[in-house]
Amino acid sequence: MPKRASNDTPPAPGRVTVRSIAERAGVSIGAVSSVLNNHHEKRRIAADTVRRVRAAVAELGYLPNISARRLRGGNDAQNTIVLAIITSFQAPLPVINCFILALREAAAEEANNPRRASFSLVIEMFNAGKLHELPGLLTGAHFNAAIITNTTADDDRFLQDHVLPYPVVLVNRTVQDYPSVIEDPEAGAKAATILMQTDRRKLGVLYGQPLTQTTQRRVESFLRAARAAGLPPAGEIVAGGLNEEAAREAMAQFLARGTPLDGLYTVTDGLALGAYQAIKRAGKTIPGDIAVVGIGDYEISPFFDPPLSSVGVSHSELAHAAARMLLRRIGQPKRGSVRLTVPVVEHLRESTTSIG
Amino acid sequence: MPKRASNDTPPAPGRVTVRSIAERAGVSIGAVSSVLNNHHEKRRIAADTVRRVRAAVAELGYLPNISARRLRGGNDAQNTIVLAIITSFQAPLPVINCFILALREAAAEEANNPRRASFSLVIEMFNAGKLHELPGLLTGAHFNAAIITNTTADDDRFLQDHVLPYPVVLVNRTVQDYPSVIEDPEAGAKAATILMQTDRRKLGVLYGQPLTQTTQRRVESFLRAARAAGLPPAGEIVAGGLNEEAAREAMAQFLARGTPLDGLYTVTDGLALGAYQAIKRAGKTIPGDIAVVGIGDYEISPFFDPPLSSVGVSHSELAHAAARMLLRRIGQPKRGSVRLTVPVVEHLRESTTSIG
DNA sequence: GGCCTACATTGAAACGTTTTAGCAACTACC
DNA sequence: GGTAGTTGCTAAAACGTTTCAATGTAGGCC
Repeated sequence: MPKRASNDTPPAPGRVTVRSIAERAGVSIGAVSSVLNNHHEKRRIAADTVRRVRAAVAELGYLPNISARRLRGGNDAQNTIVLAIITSFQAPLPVINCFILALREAAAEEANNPRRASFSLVIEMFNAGKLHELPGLLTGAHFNAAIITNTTADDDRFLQDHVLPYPVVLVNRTVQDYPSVIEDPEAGAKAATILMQTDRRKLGVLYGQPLTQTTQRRVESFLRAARAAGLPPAGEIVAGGLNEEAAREAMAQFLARGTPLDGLYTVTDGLALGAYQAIKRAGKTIPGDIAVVGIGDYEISPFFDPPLSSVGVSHSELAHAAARMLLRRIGQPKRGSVRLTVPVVEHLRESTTSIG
Repeated sequence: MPKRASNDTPPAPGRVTVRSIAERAGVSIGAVSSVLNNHHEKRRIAADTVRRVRAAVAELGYLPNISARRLRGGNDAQNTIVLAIITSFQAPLPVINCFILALREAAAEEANNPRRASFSLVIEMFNAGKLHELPGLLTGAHFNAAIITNTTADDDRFLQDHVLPYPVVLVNRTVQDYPSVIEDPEAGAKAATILMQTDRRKLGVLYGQPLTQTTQRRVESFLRAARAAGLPPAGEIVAGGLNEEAAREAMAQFLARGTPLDGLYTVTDGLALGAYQAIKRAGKTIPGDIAVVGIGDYEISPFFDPPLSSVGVSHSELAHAAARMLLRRIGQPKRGSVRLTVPVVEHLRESTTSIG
């Protein structure tokens, strides 16, 4: 038997704890804790002991267990509600900082309440379609409440088949029995209206693969509205991705084909930006030849050239609505599944000026 | 004595716990736990008891203590390292999702290591200048390691005066004894060089208030380089804020004054976008009349019209460097304070094409 | 030698959970 | 009427900390 595995290292399984340090340094765990928290002077720990403990800490590579600390800690630390934002690695990230801000702000307001509680915000990410692999999702061991967004159809199915033991709000997804906040599904129809009001009749819609629930709704309601108005079927321009470059390519190819087009709707502002470049390089003008309507998900769309008209909902408004809804549901008896629709606002800018 | 404060509610202080539910429902805490975790069938809890427990939970508004759950939980939950991203409420948010992604990705790689540990990512926010009020900052009760960014001078002073009991990496800030990742301070000088190479001699720099350590360095090294090249003093154009609109206004006023200008450097891409609009509305062309160089912090700057040249560092590269540095320092004996400079890359695009 | 004080340390309790072993009461069977 | 099995629950241990009261040791003073 190797002498290393002698009596003082019984299981030596996983993590280095206060106990391992205490054994290594030959002191009690109380003393170790005092040193770790720099209370050694107040608690009158001998200088030499402090040195030995510090040495053991360094050798063993100690990392405190945060859960244990918080559990033990004062009322402040203990009375903590953990909120989670759950999103996929593959999602367009810019969205989630809206949620961070919204939740943090909502939590800050809430913190003034009589029953004082502090909030902790964690970000969990999963691989698209693998939501079910997220640790703590089913047990509720990791958070008290969550905002879930950017799920795929597989993930939605998983959610439908399971009931999560804590309040959840979905964003831009609807799944039976889950409360959710979604943008007005008629955004696409409003875009069609705007284009038709400036006498555009040869419409097109530009979207990227893969379609999410939201972008699909945007496309469908646009096509439906155009059809209902008796226009010829709108062209569908499909980009290979969701980024500007893919949009530029798809748009360039479409224009090269010579299909007539005088009104374009793009289901994200990023796509609009790519389309702008393709349109200008093809020698056409906006809005002279082609009017363009985006979605308003880039805050800077008023600074496009020309400024981009948009129908849509701001990320931050969605996020604030979701945050408020989530906080309201915490600790409440389970109210039914709410579905909140955030209305679409129109911003008419130069990209849809009338031809005349 | 009011009968309400009888023997079965000793302190009734703060949070509702398993114990309060047990008392209310007249069962043991073990039974309550079984019901809470839906193990009541396996554990053979009577249907009526389940009902009573559920009722008590609903009435009292129970919220589980996550720390306690994780502490108790299996090795998976227990062997968790908590990483924090600490930023101010007032900061430009888009930056931090780079950090989120970087840390999550770095953590995912790390998770394949022999000594398996899982990572949890929390976002902490403070009011600019009030970093010291952040709970857990000094005690280390909330996280095992942190990336700190967007601090003010006050915050930096606070950091300097205290030693945090866990690994920390600062981003685009330097404070004595703290490891940090910063962008190459010569970014401004490179911008000046680019402008001079296209024969621009009447230079200007556009920046917004308030200046951070980083933006200040960008301005200073630009001014220094222009002076060193023997050019007339570069104009300083100061916007009232960091957003596009403020930049547009400041730029419009500057142009209206008629001060000659043929090369502009903006310390963020957002400012460049605002400047673009002002320049075009003043009837001048880019790059014909004025060449523009930005910083490359908007991913979409290649889609500006004309595409924006930039010197600078991508947020995501900074973030990845910081994340790697932080993870390397976890559990290591304290190595000295490292300072990593992320080099600047030049992207020459149409906004700085030569006049000829 | 007895008593007081100062110093250095230990042991135990507590934080809120979950899980496991086990107890008590009842039913069923021979 | 004993034994075995089932049902429904409780008590206790454990997770890793921190804190607090208590304990022991040494030195100084009478």
